[in-house]
Amino acid sequence: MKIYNTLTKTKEPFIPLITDRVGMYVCGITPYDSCHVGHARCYVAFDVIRRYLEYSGYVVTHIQNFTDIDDKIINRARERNVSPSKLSKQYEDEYFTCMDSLGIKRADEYPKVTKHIPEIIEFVQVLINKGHAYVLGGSVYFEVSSFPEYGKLSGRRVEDLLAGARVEVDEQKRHPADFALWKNAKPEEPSWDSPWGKGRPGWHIECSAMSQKYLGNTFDIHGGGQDLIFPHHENEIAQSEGYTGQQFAKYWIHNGFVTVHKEKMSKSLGNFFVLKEALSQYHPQIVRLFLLTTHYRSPMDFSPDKLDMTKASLERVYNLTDKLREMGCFGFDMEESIDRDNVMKHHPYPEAYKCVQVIQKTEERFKAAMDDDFNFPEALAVIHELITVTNKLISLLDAIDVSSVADNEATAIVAAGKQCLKYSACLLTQLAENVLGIRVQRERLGQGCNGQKTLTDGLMQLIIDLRQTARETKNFQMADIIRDRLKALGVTLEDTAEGTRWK
RNA sequence: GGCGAUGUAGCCAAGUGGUAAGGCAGAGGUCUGCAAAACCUUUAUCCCCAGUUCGAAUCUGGGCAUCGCCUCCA
Repeated sequence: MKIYNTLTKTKEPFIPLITDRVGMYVCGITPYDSCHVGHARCYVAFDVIRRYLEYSGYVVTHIQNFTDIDDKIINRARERNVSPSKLSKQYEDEYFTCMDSLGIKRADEYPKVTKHIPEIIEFVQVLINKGHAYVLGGSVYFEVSSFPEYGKLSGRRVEDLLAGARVEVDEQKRHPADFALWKNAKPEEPSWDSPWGKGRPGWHIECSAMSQKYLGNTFDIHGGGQDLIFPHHENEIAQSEGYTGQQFAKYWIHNGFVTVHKEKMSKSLGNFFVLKEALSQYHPQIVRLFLLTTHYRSPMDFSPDKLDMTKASLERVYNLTDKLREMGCFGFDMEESIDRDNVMKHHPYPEAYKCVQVIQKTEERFKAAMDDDFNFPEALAVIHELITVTNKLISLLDAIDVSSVADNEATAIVAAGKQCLKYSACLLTQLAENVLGIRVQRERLGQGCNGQKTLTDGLMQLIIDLRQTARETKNFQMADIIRDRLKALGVTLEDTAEGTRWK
């Protein structure tokens, strides 16, 4: 398995610190507002990465933080006249609602800043003791010049940062690039006691302190959006490596942005799609699949018509799994599809044997794609080819009934073919569903989360209209049958002067 | 100003030295009472220019275009 490492800007063989175990820290959200589609991309991407690592035999420890105290939360809470903790809780809940619907597996821990103040204070104190930080007016700053490797992740030099002239120039700091580890409390702000007075953690310190607590000084994978490379992750490295003197994360994985009309989706540009709204219009499975159609490091442009294309391709999956389910092909283990190769070799249709060969290579090709820096689109292509060839095999097996093969031979061949179809079903379940997280059994894709209700309403209206037609043509027998059958299903019809209603 | 990314068919998107995966859309055909699904056939020489090479979308140099980070941001 190879992973593109932002730190080295190359694809590197993945070698975990401990055989068969992977520690992965993914930067979570600051819960002060609703998630947008960009968040979904990030967490879907790392969900698939996590699933693939598990599929590959690793035991993964996945940690993802909530930065639940910060300027943005304080300000927003003040605007709404609620407590910061209540505000952050609201958006944490919303986060889980959205991500659960997308089929994202829960991380092992979701540590919060406010629950780790002692660890953070200790971390800051060590940095001061080691000469990496200094106290200034109740705040504590990291001294960038004390960490010569500063800039190694983002490829920046401190001198260049100054040339940009966009670094906030704090009159007090020793150097403009120094950043806050601990912020002196302003009046009426949430604060905690510390050796430097009342205050709260700076932005980057929580990830250093909490990743260390849950994953140790050095761990395998640290991930997040590309916009976190600088300054967030750069600063994390400075803090953590300044503290431990050891390498922080071995592999840095960063996902690309979601754009709208080619521009980054962001709060400040106001061009973002709120995730929960996107999910109410498009089924979460469509959104999830869409997010996998582009390599995780490339930018991807979001637009409704692209989701429509994705929806069509997902229907294609269901069209096949409908057939496989009707044929009783699901629910078997890989091992049960034995001997298909031998029998199919003598299939009277050589085309069928070719199908089998393609099916047999699916898993290997899927792995090759995913092993190459998690190439989601390539892996999806493999799945689509599996679907095509499985459909083809079904067609060929259908045709065998009318062939001139001897009965007993035809039976054996059809049985072998069926084994192949079971194998296809296994592959779809294991690869598409378990690894990519695309559920392969048909779901109503109609109208996002509201689809079920809308469909039911529509169907009921259709039945009522048909029954009304029967009543108008005096076909009361049919009308009564409809009413009785619905009653048996727990649906009651009421004919009123205003029309028929159901409950 | 510094650093970086991208430019492949109508649309989306893989491929990073040997003559272009896959999906969506389109066209023709098979099947079908009709439709749908499925199957078959079909739709590109890879932004431009120069160079390296037997051979480049794939490497080098130069353009053009778009975008990102350097300020909160997945």
